[in-house]
Amino acid sequence: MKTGAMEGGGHMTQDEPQRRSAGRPVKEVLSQARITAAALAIIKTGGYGTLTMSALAKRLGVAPSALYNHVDSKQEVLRWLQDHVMSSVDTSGFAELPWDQALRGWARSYRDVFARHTPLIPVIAVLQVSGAPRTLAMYEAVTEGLVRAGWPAAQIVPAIVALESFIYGSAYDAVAPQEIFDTGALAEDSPHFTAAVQEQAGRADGRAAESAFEAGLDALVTGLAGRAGLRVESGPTQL
Amino acid sequence: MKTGAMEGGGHMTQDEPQRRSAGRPVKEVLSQARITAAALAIIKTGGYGTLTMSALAKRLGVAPSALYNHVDSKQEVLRWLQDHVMSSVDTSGFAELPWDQALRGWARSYRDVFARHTPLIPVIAVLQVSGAPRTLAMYEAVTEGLVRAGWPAAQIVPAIVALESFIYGSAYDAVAPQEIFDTGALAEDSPHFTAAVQEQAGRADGRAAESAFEAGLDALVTGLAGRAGLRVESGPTQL
DNA sequence: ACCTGAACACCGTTCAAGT
DNA sequence: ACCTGAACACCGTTCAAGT
Repeated sequence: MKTGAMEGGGHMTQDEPQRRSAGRPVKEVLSQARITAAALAIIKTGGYGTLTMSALAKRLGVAPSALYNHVDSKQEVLRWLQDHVMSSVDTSGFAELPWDQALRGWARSYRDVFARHTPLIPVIAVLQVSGAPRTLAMYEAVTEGLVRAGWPAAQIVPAIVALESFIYGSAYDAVAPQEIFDTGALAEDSPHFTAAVQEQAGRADGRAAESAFEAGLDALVTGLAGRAGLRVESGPTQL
Repeated sequence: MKTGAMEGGGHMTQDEPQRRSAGRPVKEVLSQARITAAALAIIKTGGYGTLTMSALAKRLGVAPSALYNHVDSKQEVLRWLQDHVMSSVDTSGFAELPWDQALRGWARSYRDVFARHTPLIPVIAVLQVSGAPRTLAMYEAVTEGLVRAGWPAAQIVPAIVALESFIYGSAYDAVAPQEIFDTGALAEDSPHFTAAVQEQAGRADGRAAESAFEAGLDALVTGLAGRAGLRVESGPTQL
């Protein structure tokens, strides 16, 4: 059900990526939404390593140079992508659950989403919220939830920033190879650490990253709430 | 045809970037240490954006292709750099201070170092400690400090990983532009968040990142220690 | 063993010409 | 306004030839 480009009365048997002559197309062929969707599709298929302006243009059926009528730079594509991806972070808990459980759920979702998009993390670090409406909507949802729970206004931004820092670092950790802590030939030089790693490897049923994340999340939620004068109502949610 | 122009009192401190003929040099001209030092010098002068294999070769007085007799890839240069930089993280506190103060000092130093080297953060996420002796030495120092303080072995690695995640995220945050939270034209759509940002801007004397870092660090140290069955002996160190 | 110089297969981006 | 196609100034990396 895609509409072919209706030009010149030629035979239009093929679908979308048709040969197109130079000049303004009858119907707009590029837009922020379509470029973002194409970028996302490329990432899904081949990962971030395959996301080039060329690949993007090819998937959209245009010449690479055509992209620059709509985008300032590849960096801007990444910013669009970042804001798009952010909209899949789940803040629905704030409508239904006690605030501390909602906060934990948001943090887990946030980490899961960006574990699949780690190359966007450096982009966020510089991203102006004024140009990222869905990112801003996420902050608004979290803030509203905390305000409603009685958090003092002055404590909210530091708490979000601290949690976010932890979340981004944990997103990297979630996709790290499991054997990074194998000390190998250097085991003798690091007896304490080697023993600690062994201890951990024996315990966790698989993902050591998971227990570190849950431990850190629990500490942060409890500690930041305490500083805000609140007490958490429930313990850490078990998976 | 230039002849030795760097003879007297030039600002080129190291040995001769002289014209050299093909073939094996009398004395080795490249090594991990020299390549790392050159890379560091380039970063110090022009930032990570100027660190290219070409620039590296130029500073070492060789052709770019010569580097590949010593290095597998640029990625390997970054790994060397990472391990080198890690050695400037300060773990000396574990020898002198109560463990919780030592842990806080280590975390602050760690964050400060990588705030100046954020492009290395994705490198660490994949770095095998077996090939990074100084990184391993750092882990060993921290682990030994915690063991001596009475931490149960099984709790140490998750605690370090959680702290590290927070530290990396905070390193990005430390170098973010201050105005990223300005909601601008979208202020009306995000009343709670806009108010919270304003509240924060009025309070912190400059760096909002700093108060978030200290709040998160305090929560993590206290919470992780509690889970390990320990109690922190002193409150957060004030700067 | 380890250098040089030429070459390769890419990048992101610019711009004149075309409609 | 917005496309194409050619071109530009880079990248990281490979490899034959040279000593």
